[in-house]
Amino acid sequence: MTSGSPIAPDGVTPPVGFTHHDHSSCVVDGLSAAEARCSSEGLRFTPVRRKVLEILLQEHRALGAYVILDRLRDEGFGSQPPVAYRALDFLVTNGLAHKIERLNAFIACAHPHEPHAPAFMICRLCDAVAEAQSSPARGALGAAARATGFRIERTVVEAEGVCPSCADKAPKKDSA
Amino acid sequence: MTSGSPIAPDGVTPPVGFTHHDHSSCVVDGLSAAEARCSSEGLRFTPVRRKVLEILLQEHRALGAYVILDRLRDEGFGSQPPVAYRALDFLVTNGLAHKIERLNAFIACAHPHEPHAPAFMICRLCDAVAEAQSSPARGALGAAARATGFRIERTVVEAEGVCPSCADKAPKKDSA
DNA sequence: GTCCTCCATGTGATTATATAACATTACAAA
DNA sequence: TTTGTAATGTTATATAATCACATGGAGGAC
Repeated sequence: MTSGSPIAPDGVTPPVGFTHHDHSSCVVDGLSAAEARCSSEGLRFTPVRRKVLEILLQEHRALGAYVILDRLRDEGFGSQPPVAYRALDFLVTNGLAHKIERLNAFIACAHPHEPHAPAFMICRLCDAVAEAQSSPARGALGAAARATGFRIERTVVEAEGVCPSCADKAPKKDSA
Repeated sequence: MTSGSPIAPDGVTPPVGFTHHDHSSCVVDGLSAAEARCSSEGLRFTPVRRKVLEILLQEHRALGAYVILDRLRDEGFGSQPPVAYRALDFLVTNGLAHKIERLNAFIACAHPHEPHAPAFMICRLCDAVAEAQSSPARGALGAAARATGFRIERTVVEAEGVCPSCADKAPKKDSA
């Protein structure tokens, strides 16, 4: 129960998603953050949009548009693809959700409070996805961009691998 | 006239793709590098696979599987999707091509000589794509991975923006 | 050389992902 | 209330990717 964020030695806060946490607060907090943001920016946080965000917040995995669509239908919303895609587009455009390009799927934003360049860690065994921050302008990519004169507007940073809990369950080498 | 690679002040070599260069050698060199690699590793560099790589090498843009498929048909190869997807899978698996997740499209590898973690810069105006190196383990993502115990196996790093030549043509602010 | 096996290719059908186009409804400003 | 705009709903279609199975060709075993 919210036993808390183990801060790593180097001071980096580990992202939620792979670690145990009070999950019900993810949904509640996520929805109220979204409500606040929309209200403060004059955006319309309509029932479909709210429901889609709620669906996404319910798990720390990326969901395909058609899975979301199924759940929308179950809730009495329209059942055609554009219904889901439009709501997702709203959420992504306004930073409340992200698309995981590698999976063609969507996930609620873990840091809806401010603009940021997200990076994702995707577990190929359990499909969990955790969001971290990236600083693409620093590092090799930024250097290459400056060298060529390329102006970066948006970045996709996704790492695929094995999350700690799956690594424990199915150790690849002689276990820890 | 291959006037050459302007080396940036900080010593970073700008990636090919946005800069003028002897393009015919891209195709020739790419094909012979692939031939060498396949031969040395006992892989079968069959006609379809060779043709697909040639198609990709012909431009510094990412091509969708169905565009490739059209060109294959024109050359007398099979015309059903699996023909293209299987050849692409071979090329990607063996590091001779990459998939650009953001575009659901494919591009020839610019550094087929050794294993590497590629990063891409995608111009949203002219669709040119340049390949650079990334070092995802360093930087914020690597730190987050270490903090959580996530084991990174593969990374997708793609930057979307405006390439230098398009920035010149359509200056966004008061020009340079 | 013959046979055999494996891998690659070819093909038809299907599934998954995403958008176009247009009608209808809800909202808010004048 | 009128009117403009944005959101939703629905039909149809475009684009991307895979499944399942038949055919063919290169090499090795004998």
